[in-house]
Amino acid sequence: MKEAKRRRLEAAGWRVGDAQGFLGLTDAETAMIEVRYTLAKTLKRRRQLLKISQQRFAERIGSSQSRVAKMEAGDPSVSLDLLMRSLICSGSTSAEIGQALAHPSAEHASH
Amino acid sequence: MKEAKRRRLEAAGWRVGDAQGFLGLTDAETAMIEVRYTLAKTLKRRRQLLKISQQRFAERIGSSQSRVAKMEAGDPSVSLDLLMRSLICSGSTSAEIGQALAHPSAEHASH
DNA sequence: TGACATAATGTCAGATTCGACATACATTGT
DNA sequence: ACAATGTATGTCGAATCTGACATTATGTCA
Repeated sequence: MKEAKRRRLEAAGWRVGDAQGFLGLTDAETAMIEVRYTLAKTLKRRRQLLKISQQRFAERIGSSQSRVAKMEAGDPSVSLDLLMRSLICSGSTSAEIGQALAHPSAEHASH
Repeated sequence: MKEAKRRRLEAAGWRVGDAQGFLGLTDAETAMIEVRYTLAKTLKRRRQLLKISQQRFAERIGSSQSRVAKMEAGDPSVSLDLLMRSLICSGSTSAEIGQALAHPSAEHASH
């Protein structure tokens, strides 16, 4: 995943917290990255809750293990469409997804 | 806009029971369409709030008038990425977007 | 250590979406 | 009626994203 990252932007820079650090990310770009990151974490939590491997999860949603790994990593090559579709296929409701977006830090202690 | 629907569905094959009306849409597909529709309406409301034409809005977000029309119509050729990016560029916060998703029927009487 | 399951990362051909453009439809004012 | 403005719809080359596959970490248990 070397070029893919540079393609759009070093994006997922992981300077979470000090967001928008050194290379001119616009507010919109920063916000988009946060959205992607929030959905990625929600998806990973969801799969772990189901206690299944990325492989089995991929079969469930009609994708591949590598794509699932990329989704959970918030890789920039993954679209919001795929993220959202995966969440929904995994049983998340739009209400839950909306809550995750509205309150990114909330921990969702559900089970 | 033709029939961009019947792409290929079966993937996960999540047909729940026998609900889901006349065209074999899975629950997941129905949910995705609802999400798209919710964001589309939110975006349109947003633009109308700003009292600008689709043309000017397009310039603002770096797109074209026809794309904006398609976005607001919930056209299947428009990705969630573009919808989300447009919403954010238009000043919507992720909290607002999350609320819209969580409560699709709410009317957002903001002004 | 090795064997095995799981997760991460690269690559690529094919599929999807992009902005742009052309054009048609709708509304409003003259 | 015409002109002007805003909106909808179709098309297309270019750009982006996808699933599949290969390969490389990263455990984890004996």
